[in-house]
Amino acid sequence: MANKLNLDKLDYQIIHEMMENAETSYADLGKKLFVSGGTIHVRIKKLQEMGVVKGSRLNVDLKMLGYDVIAFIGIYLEKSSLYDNVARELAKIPEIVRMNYTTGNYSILAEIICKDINHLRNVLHDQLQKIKGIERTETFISLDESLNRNVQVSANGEN
Amino acid sequence: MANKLNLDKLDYQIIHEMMENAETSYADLGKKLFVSGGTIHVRIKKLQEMGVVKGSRLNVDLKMLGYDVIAFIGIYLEKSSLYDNVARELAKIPEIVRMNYTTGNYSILAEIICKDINHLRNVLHDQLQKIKGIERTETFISLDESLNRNVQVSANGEN
DNA sequence: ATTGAAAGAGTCTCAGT
DNA sequence: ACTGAGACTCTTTCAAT
Repeated sequence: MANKLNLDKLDYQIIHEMMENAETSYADLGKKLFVSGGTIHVRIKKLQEMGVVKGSRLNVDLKMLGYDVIAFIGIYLEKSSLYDNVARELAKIPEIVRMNYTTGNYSILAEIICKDINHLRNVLHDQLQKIKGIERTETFISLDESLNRNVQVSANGEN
Repeated sequence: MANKLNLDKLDYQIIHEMMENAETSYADLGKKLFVSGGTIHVRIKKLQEMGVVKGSRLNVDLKMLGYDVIAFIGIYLEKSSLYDNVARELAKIPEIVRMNYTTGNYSILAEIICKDINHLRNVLHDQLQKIKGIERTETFISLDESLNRNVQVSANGEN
């Protein structure tokens, strides 16, 4: 996509600051970036209207909530034309949080978050295996998530 | 982890509501869940103090910002004992946003977000290849991200 | 486009239940 | 533990620059 949004350095700085911590007040962020709170407000509103900023998500400790298992599932399809259909069925499973149609080994690389290994096994066996069009799957269970962050948008826009 | 946090149904409901959209006001959320805004406030504060709620992140359209390429990298290590060291080096690359130590084929499954294919190639060639301990890598480029959401925390707590 | 101030809305605290 | 009201802070608007 052509990056012709005409964002300036301030826009990038705001995005950069709020991507990891969306709680900072406009006044404080303004102080940090040497503009008024009103300006921050105008910019964020502009970014929302443009669709660059789509909202914000609560960041929770899933382990504390009892979700102990993150796993990745490489999915082989019988025919790649079945992708849309399989994707639609996968999306119905609430434990599946992410799906990418990829080059390479697998047709689909999905991510799933479960309470425990039993829960994972149940979803794989009772739901995933029943979807038509999936040839086979490979599951990678995460033993340690050592990094999970947002991409660091560089604060040096073109303007 | 033993899920002995003594969260009740209301706590789970609040988490559930705010995980996809952290913008709802306490007053509105209270109306929806049939309690006062003050109660929502007390609960969220409690959840923050417990460490269940860790903050919130701005949700941006990376494609609009010129980040067109999401890829996953399966990494084979020469020896699994090199994990800590490799993980530390990988974390220094800002384009790497996620890293999991996994069972199965690869030792590490990483995610990388780049502006374009050239950018990806440069990071793989100039930075990843130079890390000691990596035997080889397999790259899966995402052609389509059909799903990216938070896990739906079930709002039926134990209490 | 940015500012600063005023109006409006939301958060936070607390006494009462 | 929840409520409602008051104090406070933040967002939002707007006239002036």
